[in-house]
Order: sequence, then C-alpha cells, then structure tokens
Amino acid sequence: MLKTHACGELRKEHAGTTISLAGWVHRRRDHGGLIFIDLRDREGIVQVVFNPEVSPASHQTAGELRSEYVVRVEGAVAARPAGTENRALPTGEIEVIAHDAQILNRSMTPPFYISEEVEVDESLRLKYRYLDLRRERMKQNLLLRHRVVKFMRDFLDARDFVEVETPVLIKSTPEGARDYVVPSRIYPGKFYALPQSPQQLKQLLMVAGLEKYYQVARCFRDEDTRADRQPEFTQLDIEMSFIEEEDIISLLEELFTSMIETLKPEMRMARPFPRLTYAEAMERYGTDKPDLRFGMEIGDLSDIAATTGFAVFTRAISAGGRVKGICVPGCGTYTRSQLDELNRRAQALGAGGITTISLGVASSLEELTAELAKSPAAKYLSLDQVKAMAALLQAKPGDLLVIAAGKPDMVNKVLGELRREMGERLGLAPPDLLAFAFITDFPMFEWSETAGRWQAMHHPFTSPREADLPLLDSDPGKVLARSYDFVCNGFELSSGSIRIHTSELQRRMFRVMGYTDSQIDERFGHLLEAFDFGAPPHGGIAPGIDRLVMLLAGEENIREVIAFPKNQSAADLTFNAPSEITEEQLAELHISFKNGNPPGNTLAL
RNA sequence: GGCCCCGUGGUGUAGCGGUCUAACAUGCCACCCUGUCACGGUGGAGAUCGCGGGUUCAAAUCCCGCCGGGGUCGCCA
Repeated sequence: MLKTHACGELRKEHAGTTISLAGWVHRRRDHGGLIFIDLRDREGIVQVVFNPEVSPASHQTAGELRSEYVVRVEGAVAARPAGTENRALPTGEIEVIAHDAQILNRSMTPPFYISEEVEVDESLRLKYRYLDLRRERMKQNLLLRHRVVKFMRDFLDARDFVEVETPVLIKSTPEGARDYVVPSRIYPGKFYALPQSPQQLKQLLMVAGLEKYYQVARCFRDEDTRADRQPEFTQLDIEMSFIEEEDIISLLEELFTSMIETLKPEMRMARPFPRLTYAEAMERYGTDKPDLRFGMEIGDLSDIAATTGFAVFTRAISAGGRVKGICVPGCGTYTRSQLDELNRRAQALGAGGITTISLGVASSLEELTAELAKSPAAKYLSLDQVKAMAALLQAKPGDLLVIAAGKPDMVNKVLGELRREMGERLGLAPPDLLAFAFITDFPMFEWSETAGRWQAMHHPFTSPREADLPLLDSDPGKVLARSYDFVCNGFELSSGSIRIHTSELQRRMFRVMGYTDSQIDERFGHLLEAFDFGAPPHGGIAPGIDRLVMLLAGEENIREVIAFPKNQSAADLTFNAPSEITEEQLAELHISFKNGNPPGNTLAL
C-alpha cells in the first residue's frame, strides 16, 4: 500500500506517529512560506502542512500542487497549535507535518467544482461522472446505497434466503413494458430479451424447491424515463414458497423497519405500516401510491351536494357521478387569479372545472357567516350546506375547499393530483418522515382501450382471490388480485403478489387476456409445463432499490443514487452509448439497414 | 408524440430592445504573503450570449425553427 492510513481516520490519538497518506488535493492554501493542503481520500479530509524549514523539497513540491492532483505524503501527525483547530473537520484537531511528498499524477482543472456543492448542469456531470462521484454528496449516496444493499443481504441471509443469479439474456414475452432486445449471432433473425424483472425465473426457482430466494437484480425496461425511472434499475427480488400475503407483508415491514432504524435513525416512521385497499386509496387519496405524510384527504360531499340547487353538482350526481372535495389549509385567502390558476390546473387534469369555497377567518366553523364564505357557487349554497361540507372535510376558518364533480375516476384523479401538488407547494410533508404503507386488493385486470382487451394490472402471474374465481369469465373487471403494493411518500416502492401455481388457472388467466391456446403455449409453455411438475404455492415482492435509496438520501431523482445513470433520453453520456457498431458486427448479427445506413439521431456531446 | 421550464467566460449567476466594447462571484495564470482552513493581497487571461433564420435603424434581449438538458402526460406486466 502507498498509504498507512486514510486521511479521514486520523485523530488526536495518532499524534506523534509517522504515517503516509495518499489522496487528492482538495484545496491548497499557499501562504508563501507555509503551504496548507487539504488532502482528501474516500474516508475524509486532513490538513497537511508543508513547512520549508521542515522539508524544503516537499515545500517545493507542494508549490506545484493544484486541485485534484494525486499526491502521496509522508509525515508526522501532530496536534495543531492551540487556537488553530478546525472544529468543522473531524480531523480538525490534528494535522500532518509533511516530511516528503510525491506527485503521483497531475490533473487538469476540473470542469466543475469537486470541493463545493454547487448545482452543475446535469449533462456535464454525467459526461464527467467519475469526477461528479468524487463530490461528497454523491460519495455519501453511493455509500448509503452500499449499506442498504448489504443490510438487505444480511437480513435475508439470516432468514435462510438463498441468493441466486438469473440470466440477463432471456426470452421476450408479451405483456408489460417494451423489451430491450439483443440480436443473436448464432440464430439469424432471432433475439434475446433483457428481463423486465426476473419474474418467471424466480417462480421457476420456487418450482425448483429453493423455497426462499432473493437477488439484487437488474431489470430492463425500454420505456421513457422519469425522475424515478431509468431504463435499467435494481430491485431486491424476493420469492418464497408456502406462504400467504401476510408472510410477505410482515417480512417487508420487518426488513424496512430494522433497516431504517439502523441506517437512518434520524428518520421517522409510522408503525405498524398502515394498510389501505386499492379502493380506499383511490377514494381517499385519488392514487394508488398516496403520500401519507400529510392529511388533506378527499371527502365525499355527494350527499350534501345533492341537496343544493347547484346544477354542476346535481347533474353530476344524477348522472351517476360524485361530488368530492379536499380542504387546502390556510388558502382561504387565495386571490381570484390564484383560484383561476388552480381551476386551469384541474382542467388540465381532466376536470370540467372546480368549485372553490374560501372560508374567511372566523373564530370557529360555527361562527362562520355567509359573508365569510366566498364561492363562485355561493348563491346556490346555503350556509348550512357550506358548513356541512367544511365539517366533512375537517376544514378550519381560513381554509380553502376545492370541490370537483363528475365521474368518480376523474374526480378522484383530479383531487388526488391537486392534493399532491398543494401538499408540495405548502410544504405539508415533513422531510424526515417515511410514510410507508401497503396497498392491497388491487383489481386483477384493467381494460386496455388501446389493446382492446383485458390486461393484468400487476402482472399476468398474479393470483386472483379464490372467492372471485367465478367472476373470471363473466366479469373480469370485478376480480381482485392477491397483490400488494408497498408505497412510501408518494412513490411505489415495490409491488408483489401471491402467484398462480397451477397451469390450469394460469392458462385461464391468459385466455381472459385474449390469448389463444397456441399463443399461450408458444410464449409461456415453459412456465405452464413447470407448474405441472409440482409447483408449490408461492409469492413474493420486489422493492426498488434506487427509489428506496433516493428517499433515504433525501434526493429527488434516482440518478443521484446510481453511479452511472442514463439521461432522460436513455443515453449514457459518460460512454456516449448507445453508439453505432462496425459493419463486421452488424454482419455477424445478420442485421442490415433498410436504406443501407442507420436512420439519423446521433448523440451530442 | 404532446405540454411546461432552462441554455450568457471553466463553473454558478446578472443583464431581458440602445448605457453590452456583456457585469458579478468563483475557478484559472503570474507575483507577494509562515497558521490558514471557502486564507488573504495585487495584476492578468478567459464569452462568436446553444445553432439557424426573421422582425428592427439597432437583438444576449422580441418572433419562428432546430439542437441539447430537465420535469411531466402518454407509456411504465
């Protein structure tokens, strides 16, 4: 080793020892005589003092040092002179008196600051990701991610789970996301697909008798990216045999609870993790991944609205719709233009419009007068009706009621999104809170207008509830699944289910989704056949590691917790991938382009 | 594919029709400085204002198109 110690580990008790260090020049302070270097390695920063009276040669060397030079220093650890300690630095009580120094490598001036946390254009950061990762924030994120994954492995290992690797080159299957495909050299015109998740593989491992499996698994989906979505991402893939919903849910709760208590003790959780059915979540929060860090629940005002003379309300109800609302705290003073903006937002989300009631400041809701409750619909609403709505939404004087009327799905979606946006705008969510929850009883299918058929809401291997089996052919939309989502702070962290383990039921499901028997055999025959060799009842879940670490790190996109992420256009700016390949490679893969050359779309940078 | 936001020395920003021969901070280079720690001081270099077109007597500034980046809808079993 070129070093005996890490820069960041040196403390008072090292004083008097002779050591060697190696790292990067974080900062240089040249006093003409004395030169101070903040030397940085992974463990931290320590001050090195170059004194010409101690070592003229190393003082000379120090004069050449610049930011990010790689340097090795031999010297003595010494307590700093009284009054010069730096309490901001863990190593601030000591310094290293350099006796000898060598430059191991020079560095160009970095394109952005390593030593300061300044927001830098993200494409520049991605191009020089290896420099970006030198920054403290990114280093901490990578370290946190390591600890999270290690905790998961240790936790599952202690519970007799076996980590098994599964292939990345597998078979393209219908259903789900668009596949990334890899052309085969050996089989002209045929393709592998990268797994969207190891779903079928882990089920086969259950058939194989592993009983408890996990894997830190890379998944690939060729869909457009988002702040919380990358073309490739990592899941903690878990599958167990001979279990029921409760087993998975409690395993996950135990895992996350102990992990956060260990790794992020400063963060708070509500325990036990609340459970909501899908129907409840949609009713109360307008989404299947509610942010439960704050209230502002959607309330059903239909009964009250039906008694009003307001046609927007009564028409919606007689058409089978609902009138629902949320109470936005403290926004009763919103101006006309602010309310207009809210209305435009609601319209953009699909509502015809919203009705607002601004509650003026009174000592209590009971004291509220007609003059204090302002609404475009005021002349159709009695004071009692306003009070009843306000009470139902748990409003206080000074709050704003936002009411939407129409089809239930639309009303929930609009109010759910407004709730989310207003919660964010008003800063209602405590940043140190992790509001985990399980969402259960998802519908098995949803009707796809584009495909003109029923599609699995979770995935086609999810078991329906046994009680709902009779509905499978007559009314698939009513069938509920034995699935459970795990959500936190408005993000879907993972999705799991009890699986189908008989070929009969699995085949039936595929038929509901519009497949012919020969299509089923061709695409899923391997799985169906496996089920016929004594497949045990099984189920599992797959928490997304990127999103989890993002939440724990307090980051707002998952790129910040991925060493080499892709940008929004799915390009890797460090490598400039994707890129063209040679004529030879194309020929070996039996690929040629229609017009001789690949279509445009070249990468910049 | 749609919508929204952004693009000015290396970096981060200001400027938003004429004062711009483009400002500030920091970084960079040179010199000075023996207790600094975002060291300090003096001096200096560094920008075809993302690209193209248009409007105008005049464009970094207004308009259109394109490119790049981010967010989002669609999409994401």
